[in-house]
Amino acid sequence: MDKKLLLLGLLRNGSMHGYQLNEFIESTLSTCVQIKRPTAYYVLNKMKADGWVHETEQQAGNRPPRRVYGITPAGEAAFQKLLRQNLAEYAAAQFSGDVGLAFLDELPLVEGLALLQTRRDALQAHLETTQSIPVHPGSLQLTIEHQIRHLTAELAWLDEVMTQISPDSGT
Amino acid sequence: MDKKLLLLGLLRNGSMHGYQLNEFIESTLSTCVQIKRPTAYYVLNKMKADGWVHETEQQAGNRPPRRVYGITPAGEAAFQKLLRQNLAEYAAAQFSGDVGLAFLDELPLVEGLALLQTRRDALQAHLETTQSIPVHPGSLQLTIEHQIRHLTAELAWLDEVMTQISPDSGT
DNA sequence: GGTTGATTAGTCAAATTTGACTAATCAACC
DNA sequence: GGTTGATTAGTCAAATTTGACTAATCAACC
Repeated sequence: MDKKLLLLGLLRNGSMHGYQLNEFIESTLSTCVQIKRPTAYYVLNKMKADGWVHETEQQAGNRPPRRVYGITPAGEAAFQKLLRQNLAEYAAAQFSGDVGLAFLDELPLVEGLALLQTRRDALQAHLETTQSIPVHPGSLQLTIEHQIRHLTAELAWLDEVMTQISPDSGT
Repeated sequence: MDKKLLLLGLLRNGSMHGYQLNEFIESTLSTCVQIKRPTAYYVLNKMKADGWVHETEQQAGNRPPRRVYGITPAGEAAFQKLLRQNLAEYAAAQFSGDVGLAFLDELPLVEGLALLQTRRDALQAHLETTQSIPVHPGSLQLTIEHQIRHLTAELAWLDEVMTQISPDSGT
């Protein structure tokens, strides 16, 4: 559902062709939603079938024709509904990294610590990348600040875990 | 991949039949991974085909036969590899709730705030549920503490957002 | 001893998602 | 004017995931 909301929201700013949509998502929004190219096309076709968007072919030279998508009144209504639904509910995030953590005690402590250090480095790099994203207009910026908050908290927590399980305290 | 790791990790504690696995996941681990019943059977069959688990039919009365799954040496090797991989990498969590947030400014402020208040309530309820989970043995407890940490941070952040956008300061 | 609702143990078709192509154009160098 | 690599714009088959069943047993009440 959130993929539909995202695509509709983007199309409200003006019609776009599939490639543009995907570029924008990959560059600007990969922080909050995972949506690969073929999935975007799939969802767009779905919404076309439901009358939420309309499609116009545009021939530019001899290239494969572009499909330009625009939002319909029914699509606008759907956007309004999905937006309210999304804002009102809390969807718990999944931490796939926790699966490994759950079995941390199956590994020698020193090895576990070394692996977590690698994870920590990746996390920190990701945080720094996110921090360097330029300020976006409007409430889009909220999502970036959310990410930064979250990543900072994750880093602090991971450090704590590593300290807790470290066999130090008296070297 | 994390689903395989999870199932293999559970089977290392002893063979189980499909239903048991699913019960355990739904009751204890729904906090960290989403894995529905049919998916679990799908993955188990996949791993059986790869020789990571073996399956024994067990007839109990006239019921549908139970498939009891056990881990094989190849499965144990895969577990070791997947565990190290999982621990060493950082997989960013997806916040589908951020999609709505990105379009918050398309709504009248008062309505947006009311919707976020509903979200806040759901979040708080979820936090309280998580806090009341009894202590689990070993490093499984880490994942629960992680959840609590995360949810607490989410709540604080949401409160901040709501305060920031509130049209108060001088009523 | 018949009915009802819970529990056990899955299956199936349909929906969704993805990695790995395809295919045309264009720039720019050789 | 031929080749190479980037860019544009998708498609396709295969993998994965899910909601909605099915189907047998069991407890326990009537």
